[in-house]
Amino acid sequence: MDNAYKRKKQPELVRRALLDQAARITVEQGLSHVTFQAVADAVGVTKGGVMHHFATKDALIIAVFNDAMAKFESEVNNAMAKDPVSDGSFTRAYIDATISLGEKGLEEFNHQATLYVLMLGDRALREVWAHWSNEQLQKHKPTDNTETLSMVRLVADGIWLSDFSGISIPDKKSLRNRLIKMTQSEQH
Amino acid sequence: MDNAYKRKKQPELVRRALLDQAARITVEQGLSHVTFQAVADAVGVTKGGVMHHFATKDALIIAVFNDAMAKFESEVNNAMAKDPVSDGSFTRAYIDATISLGEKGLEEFNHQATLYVLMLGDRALREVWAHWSNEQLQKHKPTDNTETLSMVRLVADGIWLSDFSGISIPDKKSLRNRLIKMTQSEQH
DNA sequence: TATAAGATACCTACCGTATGGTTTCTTTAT
DNA sequence: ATAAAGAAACCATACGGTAGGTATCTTATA
Repeated sequence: MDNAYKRKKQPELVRRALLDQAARITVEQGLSHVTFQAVADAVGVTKGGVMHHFATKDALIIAVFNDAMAKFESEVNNAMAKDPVSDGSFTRAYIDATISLGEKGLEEFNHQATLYVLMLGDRALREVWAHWSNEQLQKHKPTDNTETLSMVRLVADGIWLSDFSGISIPDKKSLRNRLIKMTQSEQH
Repeated sequence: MDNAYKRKKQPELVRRALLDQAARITVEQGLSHVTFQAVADAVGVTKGGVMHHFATKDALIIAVFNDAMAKFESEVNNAMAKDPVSDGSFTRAYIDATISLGEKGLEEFNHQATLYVLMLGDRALREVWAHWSNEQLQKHKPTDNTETLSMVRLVADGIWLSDFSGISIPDKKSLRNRLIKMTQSEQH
């Protein structure tokens, strides 16, 4: 995106690019490297340009994380829409949005996971996360409120954490299938 | 600790205090606030004094995390030593070192947990963590290598994550007991 | 056992750089 | 013509790191 000064104005595209590049820098180099200048350079715009969209650095960072949460939420919603059975559908969607299988999408998985971990490292963002997360839980209570399902999601979280940390889990695929099965053989 | 320049030299005490204060600042304000100056001020020493003990900022941060890992390791080892049954003893110790129960020690729990999360946010430190973690797993293979035990630990990780994030888990105590039981009724 | 020599602990002053943010200006779109 | 989009120049501050100093401690040897 060069020659930004004289080119056509495309505020939405620029905003999108700013979020993407800020996220990329965050993941690849850590939050401390996300500076106005770095993001501006990455997008091909000036610092002033970045600040027109995000007045402060905090606003930028928060926007990046909101973006990530929205992505996760829509991923889960899509998976749920495809599930013919409603009971446990949230938990099943959660499992597949959480556990990375195989090579494909692994990079994207690490990208998202890194964002979440960095988010958890910050007090304020952590609260945003907790609030959003509890909201999700509340929202899916009708279909996913049993103790077994909650435990299944905890295992998924554990796998997610290990996966991201680089700790190997033997037979992850069979474990994933076992979890899915646990969401189906529910007795009420 | 005033008048540090002319007082008696106490390198070990100073080093200890530097690590503690750096950890405190990390947890309370985030890694970006851990500066030589901030740590120096907190301990009552000058920047130069800090740099005598830790030549670079990276060295300081790494030392803080090594310290945290050592604490966790010794906590686990202590718990294992008190366990009369060897099979699954590592997993049981892991559960209790990981899940916070009740009010007491909650602050310390959050302190340690925050350190670990911040650590995971950094590529290099994450690798250190993964290496250490796999080492622990290897070390306790003789007593804790079954699939059930590994799954129990994953649940513990999930609980840890939820706990730390501020996501409520209903009936955590009974869940913990259930996990402990799972480590005992092992068939070989 | 006394002490000189070296090592260690810690301080003061300084430097270059990069940062978040402000202000002002120019261009484009409506 | 008016507002939004973005550029450009500027500023104060804080950072990591360096250089060179002084005070205290340890140890080898006379």
